[in-house]
Amino acid sequence: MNYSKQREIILNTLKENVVHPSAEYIYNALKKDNPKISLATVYRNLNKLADLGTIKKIEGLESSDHFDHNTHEHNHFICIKCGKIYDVSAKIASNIIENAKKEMGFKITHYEIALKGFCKDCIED
Amino acid sequence: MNYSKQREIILNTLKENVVHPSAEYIYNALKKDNPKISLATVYRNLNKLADLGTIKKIEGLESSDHFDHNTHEHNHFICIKCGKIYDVSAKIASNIIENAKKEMGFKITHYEIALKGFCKDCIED
DNA sequence: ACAATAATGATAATTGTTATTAATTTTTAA
DNA sequence: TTAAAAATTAATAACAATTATCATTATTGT
Repeated sequence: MNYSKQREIILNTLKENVVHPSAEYIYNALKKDNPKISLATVYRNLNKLADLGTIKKIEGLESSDHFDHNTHEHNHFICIKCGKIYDVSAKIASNIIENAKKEMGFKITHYEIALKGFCKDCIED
Repeated sequence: MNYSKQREIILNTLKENVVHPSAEYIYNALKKDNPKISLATVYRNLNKLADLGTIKKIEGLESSDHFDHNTHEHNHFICIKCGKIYDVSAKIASNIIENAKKEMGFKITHYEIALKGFCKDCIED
């Protein structure tokens, strides 16, 4: 990967930010001093830096929402190969909310846990 | 909320499905017997049923991805009022992967935990 | 049965993101 | 250093998932 001034600026902007900005946010923050920068460049470099492990991408489950008729508390496992979503019992994370409440002063109403990896069907391949 | 045949069909299709389908998937499954149904109706009703708590919407963090220069293992708290994302130490879920491995035969490579609720700034309001 | 209300179907609009491409930068290496 | 080769950019088109619009149709209470 070659050097680029834009990538450096993008990374600095990300580091100077206390929040966890979106690509759009970074783009807007950058535009003031670098009016010529392109939104696509911001996306491209953030994704590249995330692939390298220099930064971390906080993403959702998948590109689209999914629906579940099981409304009991439980979690999900998503196969990164075939995309199938499996149920995982809530037990695996039974005390998450208590732990989190202890650590921070926030009022936690719910949470989402998504485990990712290879499901039984896809491990063998 | 008034009764609607479409909503009933949509809910049944969801229940008969072992997977956690997307709106698109349900739409396609329905179209065979109900060629006149609209994709918007599927979205509308799934969201409505999720609001009522009849079904559950499995969603990502937010509509857009966010980036984090902190690459250490940690989790996130998202304020459902102001939208800010906070870091939460990885300790709160220290044995999730071990528990999940015990329960299922899957190969877990990573996971995402998103706690949601009201942050300190928004609790008071 | 009928007026009032709610839901639908069709499609346009929106949003977040990625792909394309011609132009510009950066690197290589003579 | 400088010119060819390779990588990156800016601008924008394309795309996919979702929501909004609105005229038509279905449901409800009287």
